[in-house]
Amino acid sequence: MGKTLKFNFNPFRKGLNQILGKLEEDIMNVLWEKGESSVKEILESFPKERSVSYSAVITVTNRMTKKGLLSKRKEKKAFLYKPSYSRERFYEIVSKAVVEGISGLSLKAAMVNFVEYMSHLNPDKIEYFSQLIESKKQSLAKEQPNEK
Amino acid sequence: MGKTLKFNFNPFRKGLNQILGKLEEDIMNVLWEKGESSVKEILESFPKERSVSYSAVITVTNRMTKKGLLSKRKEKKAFLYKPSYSRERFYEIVSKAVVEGISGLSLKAAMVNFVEYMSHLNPDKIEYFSQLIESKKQSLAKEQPNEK
DNA sequence: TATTATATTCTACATTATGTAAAAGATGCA
DNA sequence: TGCATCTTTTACATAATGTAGAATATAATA
Repeated sequence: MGKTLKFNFNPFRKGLNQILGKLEEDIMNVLWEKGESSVKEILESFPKERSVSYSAVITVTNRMTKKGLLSKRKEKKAFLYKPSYSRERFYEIVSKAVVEGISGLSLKAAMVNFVEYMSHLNPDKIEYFSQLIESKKQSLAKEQPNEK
Repeated sequence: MGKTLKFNFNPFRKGLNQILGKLEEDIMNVLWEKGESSVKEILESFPKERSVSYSAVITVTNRMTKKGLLSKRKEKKAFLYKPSYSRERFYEIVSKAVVEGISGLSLKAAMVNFVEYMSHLNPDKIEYFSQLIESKKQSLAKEQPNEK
């Protein structure tokens, strides 16, 4: 069923647009905020400046459905679309794949850059992370008390 | 001059192929191993099974040059190509962009996935990371003794 | 039930990135 | 000068995404 989500990650774009096209992103944001919606409703949620045709939106929602990003069901005349994953769950899926991918390329570079990135943020961020690591170390130690 | 490298990251592929196409990857690997080379030499470095035309290779090396991945200079009749960045430097650049991109999407998800990923590796990996963090915390504390 | 409004599907074209290569043109050495 | 070798030009293929007109289907309603 839910084929595993495939995507590309473009680190030079912003937010969701790192993973989705611009129109896909706009659609996703509407659906996460307003919940299950018809194409008409999606269009109505776009700002007036955002001029795009009905058929452009429907083509993209259908492609997104095919990709496993949305599901659809018929209600009366029109189809209603909704996200397959919550925003949080989607971020997790993306994050996991990207973190694993980049760590696989060079774990050391990934670690160094991650720490470096955090060091420019609020210190409680790095503190939180530090705790995360420590508690993971603890639980690992328990699981394998005599590890090699 | 060196326009900043732009690339996409595909976490579902392996190694360099996460960033480069297959032929681009093969060319890059030859150039990193053998150093500055002509198209002819690149072709000769490919395994016999790898059948690709001279003009396919030259098209791609030229595109890579345009993208800032390679530089070329004329030597006698033919052009010689060489990487703009060492393998290590290239990995660093990629790693930095990807880590910053994914952290910007959701720092928390990135943190959790990093720790989770490392916890499946050799324990000294997580230990190394732990040290990295602690020493970064130290140096941050020194820089800003009365932070906040 | 016939008309109309609205939705969907089909088709098509555009752009970007990448792989691939034939054909034509340039160049340098024997 | 002529040939071997290289480069450039051109072209086609695929995949992802944006975009939308035209044709078709369907539901509501007069």
